[in-house]
Amino acid sequence: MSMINIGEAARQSGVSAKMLRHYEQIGLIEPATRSDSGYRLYTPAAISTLIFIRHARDLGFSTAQISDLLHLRNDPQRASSVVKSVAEDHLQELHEQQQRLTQMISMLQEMISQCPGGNNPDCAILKKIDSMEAS
Amino acid sequence: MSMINIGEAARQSGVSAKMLRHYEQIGLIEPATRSDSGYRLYTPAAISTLIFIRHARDLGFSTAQISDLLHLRNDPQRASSVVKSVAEDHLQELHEQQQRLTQMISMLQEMISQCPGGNNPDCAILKKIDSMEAS
DNA sequence: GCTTGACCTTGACATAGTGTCAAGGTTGAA
DNA sequence: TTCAACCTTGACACTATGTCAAGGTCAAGC
Repeated sequence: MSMINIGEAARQSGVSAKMLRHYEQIGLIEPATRSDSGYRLYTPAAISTLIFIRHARDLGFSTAQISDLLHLRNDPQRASSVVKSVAEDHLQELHEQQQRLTQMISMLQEMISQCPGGNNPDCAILKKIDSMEAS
Repeated sequence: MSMINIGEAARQSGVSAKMLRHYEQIGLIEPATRSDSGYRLYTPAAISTLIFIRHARDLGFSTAQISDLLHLRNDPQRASSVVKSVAEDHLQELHEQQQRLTQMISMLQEMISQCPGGNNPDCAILKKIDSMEAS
């Protein structure tokens, strides 16, 4: 059963060896079986799970949310509405982050546009930071 | 000279007492003078600096960037172009974050739209996470 | 059989920014 | 004097990840 050890698992899944150990330690994934000498061994199914984890991470899901998603993925009795609400909660968070970011960007852009640059010490950016109202 | 101690400084500046101690420890701000009993005492000028720090933080600047901005703020010989480039670098980072976020949001939105919800275990979100291409 | 290099193990420490908790000293007012 | 509210330092927590060190293992070549 083509078991592979941690370096190869890291390569195939795109999750670093360090994170494989870490995910095992925090209980996100099942402990890998070990060779006689104590090396971790990963099955093809475990690799699929790791790829799933990496993709979820790329979408910005937190470890806790990924844990929920993994349980749902393993549960043939799941209701897709539950998966959907995990995703919707996360989407909501991303929208909020986006709003904060957009706000920062527009404030910063305005400040930058008012600063002439050059050798003059007189700087609109510093003045605005001193006097700005928090959003 | 209306010196105030840490709780009041935290209230007036909007920076927590914890962070005041932390900023002092990492050298972001000058160590506060101390009362006979060892309490930190803050001058009005120090409060202005703290407010500046909080505003910069609200704009998402890192501690290192804030440190640069503080030095520039204190330097009457500064060239405003230097301030401007610190701000522009940060703006660039924010734009990159925004792109990543926008990408996540659009992927997530598409997944969510394809999941019917309800009790059916069949879920487009889980399938897409399994098979997606990283951006 | 021994050496060597690449790989694996665990554990500790680091990052950034903030919170919390504990054990103890200080201050001001009743 | 006592009590509450404040201050002190230090330690530990979080998230997600990297790095480093000291040591064991495996496979290949001599």
